Amino acid sequence: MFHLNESSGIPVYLQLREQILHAISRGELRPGDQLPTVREVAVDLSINPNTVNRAYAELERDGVLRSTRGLGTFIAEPAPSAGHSKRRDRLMDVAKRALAEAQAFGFTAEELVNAIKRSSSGRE
Amino acid sequence: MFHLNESSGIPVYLQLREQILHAISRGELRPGDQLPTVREVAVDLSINPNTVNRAYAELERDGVLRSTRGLGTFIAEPAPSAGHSKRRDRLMDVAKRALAEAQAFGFTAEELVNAIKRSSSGRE
DNA sequence: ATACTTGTCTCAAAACACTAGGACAATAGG
DNA sequence: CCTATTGTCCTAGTGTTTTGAGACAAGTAT
Repeated sequence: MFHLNESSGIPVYLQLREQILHAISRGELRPGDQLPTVREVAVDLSINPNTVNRAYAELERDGVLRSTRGLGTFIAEPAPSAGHSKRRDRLMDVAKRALAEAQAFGFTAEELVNAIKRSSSGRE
Repeated sequence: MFHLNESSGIPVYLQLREQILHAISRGELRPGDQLPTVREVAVDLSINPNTVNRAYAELERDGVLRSTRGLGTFIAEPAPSAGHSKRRDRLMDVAKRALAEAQAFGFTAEELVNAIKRSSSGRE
């Protein structure tokens, strides 16, 4: 279910978080689906349960997952855009920072947008 | 000139960097303008000159500022776009970083692009 | 040239982030 | 009620990042 990139330098709990979010965004994980147990993942990847828990806990704080003791962790129902305002704020923050940086170099917002589109479509 | 948010947890040198970039992007700082001295800022904010220097030095490495000893630190001229591929690389770098950050939160490239467009058109 | 202003460097301490080990607590299911 | 399963908390060790203290170097202006 999960795979780790040891040499990337990216913290393990972030790698797990990202893989869950990506799986959701491409439809492989849907609301109600159960995720592997904290311990299962820990044994499987030879890491500490705490590390898995950190990934799960952060996503629960963001409203993406829902954990209950004795039962497991599941994909949460997508909140009707109410609880997602925090995520939205973070996106705006990323956008504003990137825009400020690009404009400081003399680029326009449109040029930045084009660069992002180019990045995301594989080529560079 | 600068103001610090103590409780944000964001490193001081990053806060300074952000404020400079934003001031440039909204036209409050223009090429040739002088920034307050490393020591002035340090005394004013009761922080170490090294912290200010780190913000200035990183921006100089990125070509945003230009420092000369005995004189001060100034906003650099935006590099001429004529064939300068370094400048283009800078833009791609900003784009890639922003995209990676947004995707780590589960957003798509298109959502990021929309957020940037919203930011640039004043409203938010 | 000399004094002064400015950025820069070196070294170390403090603060923080990440992961691990082990124990605890709540829930489910029989 | 009892047990197994699950998430959660507390503590600490390790490495990295951030900041601090002070000295140094280069350039400006008198």
